[in-house]
Amino acid sequence: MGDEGARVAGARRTREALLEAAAQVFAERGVQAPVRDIAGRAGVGVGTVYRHFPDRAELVIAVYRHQIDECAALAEELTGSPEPGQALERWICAFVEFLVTKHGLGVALQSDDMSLRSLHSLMLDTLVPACGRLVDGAVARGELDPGVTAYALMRAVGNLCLLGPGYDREDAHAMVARLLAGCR
Amino acid sequence: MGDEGARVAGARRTREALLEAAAQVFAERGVQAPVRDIAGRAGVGVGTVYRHFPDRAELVIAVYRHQIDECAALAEELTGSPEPGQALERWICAFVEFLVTKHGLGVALQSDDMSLRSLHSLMLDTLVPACGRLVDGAVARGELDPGVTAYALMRAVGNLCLLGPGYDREDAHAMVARLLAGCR
Amino acid sequence: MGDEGARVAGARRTREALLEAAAQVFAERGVQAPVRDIAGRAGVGVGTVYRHFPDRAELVIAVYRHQIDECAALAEELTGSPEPGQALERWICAFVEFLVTKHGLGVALQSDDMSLRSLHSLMLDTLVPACGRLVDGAVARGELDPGVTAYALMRAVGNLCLLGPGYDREDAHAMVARLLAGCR
Amino acid sequence: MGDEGARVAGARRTREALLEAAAQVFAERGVQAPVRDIAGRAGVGVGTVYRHFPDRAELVIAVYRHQIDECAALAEELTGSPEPGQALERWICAFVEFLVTKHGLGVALQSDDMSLRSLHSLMLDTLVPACGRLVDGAVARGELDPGVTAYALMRAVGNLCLLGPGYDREDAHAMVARLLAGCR
DNA sequence: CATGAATGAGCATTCATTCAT
DNA sequence: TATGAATGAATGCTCATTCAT
Repeated sequence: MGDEGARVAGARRTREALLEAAAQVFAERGVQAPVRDIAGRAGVGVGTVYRHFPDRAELVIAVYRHQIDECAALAEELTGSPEPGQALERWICAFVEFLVTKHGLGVALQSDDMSLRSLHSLMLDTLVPACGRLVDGAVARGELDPGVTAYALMRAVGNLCLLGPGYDREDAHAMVARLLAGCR
Repeated sequence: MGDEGARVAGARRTREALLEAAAQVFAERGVQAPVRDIAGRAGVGVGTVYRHFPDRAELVIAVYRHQIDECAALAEELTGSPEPGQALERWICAFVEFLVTKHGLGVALQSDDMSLRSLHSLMLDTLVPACGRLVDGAVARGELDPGVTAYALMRAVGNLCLLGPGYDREDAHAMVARLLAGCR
Repeated sequence: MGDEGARVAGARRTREALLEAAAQVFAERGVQAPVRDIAGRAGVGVGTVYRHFPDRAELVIAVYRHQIDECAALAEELTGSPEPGQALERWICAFVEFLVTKHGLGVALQSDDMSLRSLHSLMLDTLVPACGRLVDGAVARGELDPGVTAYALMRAVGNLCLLGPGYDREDAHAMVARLLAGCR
Repeated sequence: MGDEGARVAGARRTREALLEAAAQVFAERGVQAPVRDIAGRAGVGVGTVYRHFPDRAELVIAVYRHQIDECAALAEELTGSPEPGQALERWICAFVEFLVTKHGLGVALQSDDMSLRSLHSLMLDTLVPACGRLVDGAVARGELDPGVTAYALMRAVGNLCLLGPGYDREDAHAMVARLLAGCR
């Protein structure tokens, strides 16, 4: 049909509205926010959420995948830099920025909730290896303690990015910087 | 009546049983565990939980107060030590041990849940000042970066103690040690 | 337009695909199966199902009408047989086979669901009279208890064909045979 | 406490109200009726239903257990009768009366719904053995076809008791009688 | 004081049905 | 005519909280 495209376009628009709404709601009330709230924020019915994202995990992943991919890409870019230590530092800094901006991801990463297991997997599959290469490079140059693994490092950084009253983005950045300093 | 004392004693016993039960349940299933589970574990009815602890926050605080006080006492003990840097280190190490043992507290501290706000206050009122003296001592001796505040440090340490699959107690200790190293 | 015929032909094809799909799905998951499953099986959109069969009852009827008509035809054929008792027996046997094969019809017949009321009517209008003639023939020859009505008999047979764990097609056949024996 | 009994008594009353309500609702709208409807009919909140009957199966069983037990007792009573054939007949007749009165049980027995599996078990465990003894007795006296098993017989009888428009209690009794006649 | 029965709001999820394209 | 996206009512279930005994 000739109007096939229109319907698909409409669906894509809805999907995007949902992602937008979910990102906001996740940031405000956490990844466990009621589906209804997300639907409401997006101005759609609950059924629509389920049509696009059969389970919560898929929605969470979809919301963060973009930025996770960007992070991975940045790591790629920095890999092989002549200054591995600095490269790692810059990457971690970008990662922190990502985490504190899209707050809610931190909680999601920390949670051992079944429904968010796949977010862990996504991280493990894309970010950890990417970060791993930077870590390896820095270790090879003696600019990082060989006892530091990419996973534990990212996990720690992720935790340090859990904001709260009296502990804001600046604090997170500062603390992560100190952690890194201590990893040399 | 002459059995006034007996009643009071009974109530105290009940209260203690509740604290014991809550500590266990919090560790196993988190601070958000169903009230009924706690009541059941303590062998009392739900109503009794509400009588002793009108809201969840009070129970959470009561459960952790003992250990928080111990932590504060330890800090007191270490204050004025001839080796302020080492003293801080030892104290933080004990704090970490406390956090990873009573897991659930980490989440509680991080959560911005209204009902747990008072736990923050408790920390602010007892632990932060205690820790603050150690920090001040270390700073005075040039063994700690003056930019480090007791609150942010504890917060960061607390976050680093949020365990999960692939990130255990050992990792937490190691990362906290690195953070401290980076704070000098 | 000249393609009027083509459109009609296409619609007919769609309709047949739907009947085919519905028959399969009804057999597998019962007459209450989700509309979407049927549409999916037929490779069409849900809207198409509604266009062809505005309500579930019409679809159910359409699905079974063919076989119901065949049953009626067989009854016609057997009517006036020189052996009325045997004729009835053979017809009932064929009816049983139909019911246990297209399982789901049994439930449909039994259900007093509003939306399936018309299936009852269909039976009443076609099968009952057809069966009635066989019954009458047998009664006339003294080969059947005059107290047996075609409707009650068919209803009973229909019920005996509701299969389940531990009660299969063989059992249904056997029990129906015994019921018939008891009707002489 | 002295008022322990009062609370328990109240709970028992509620439980009975629930069983009463459930029996009515099951009869009117089937065993799959919404929990809310049952709660409403009993004049209690949904939570109360779940407190007393954690899952639907338990409610269904509780509703019918009394009568199932009575049926089993009757079978016991009739076992060893000097007229095994007649004994079986009388028992089946009582069983039919039970089924057509508590209509809804028929559907429940027929359904292969997971949540009702335990009702099957209950029948299998209590009624089938009880009926089996009567069947054995009748078979031993040559008053019943040895090919008839208690389970298949009960299943068939159960099916014959599924009433509907134009097929009432009388019809069920008559058809069961004929089935039994055919089993000799 | 203790009890636990009762309540009902809250959330997830499914699916029949409508309608713009 | 066909499509499938969107809708929302219906339903199951959990759990915090109250209160009569």
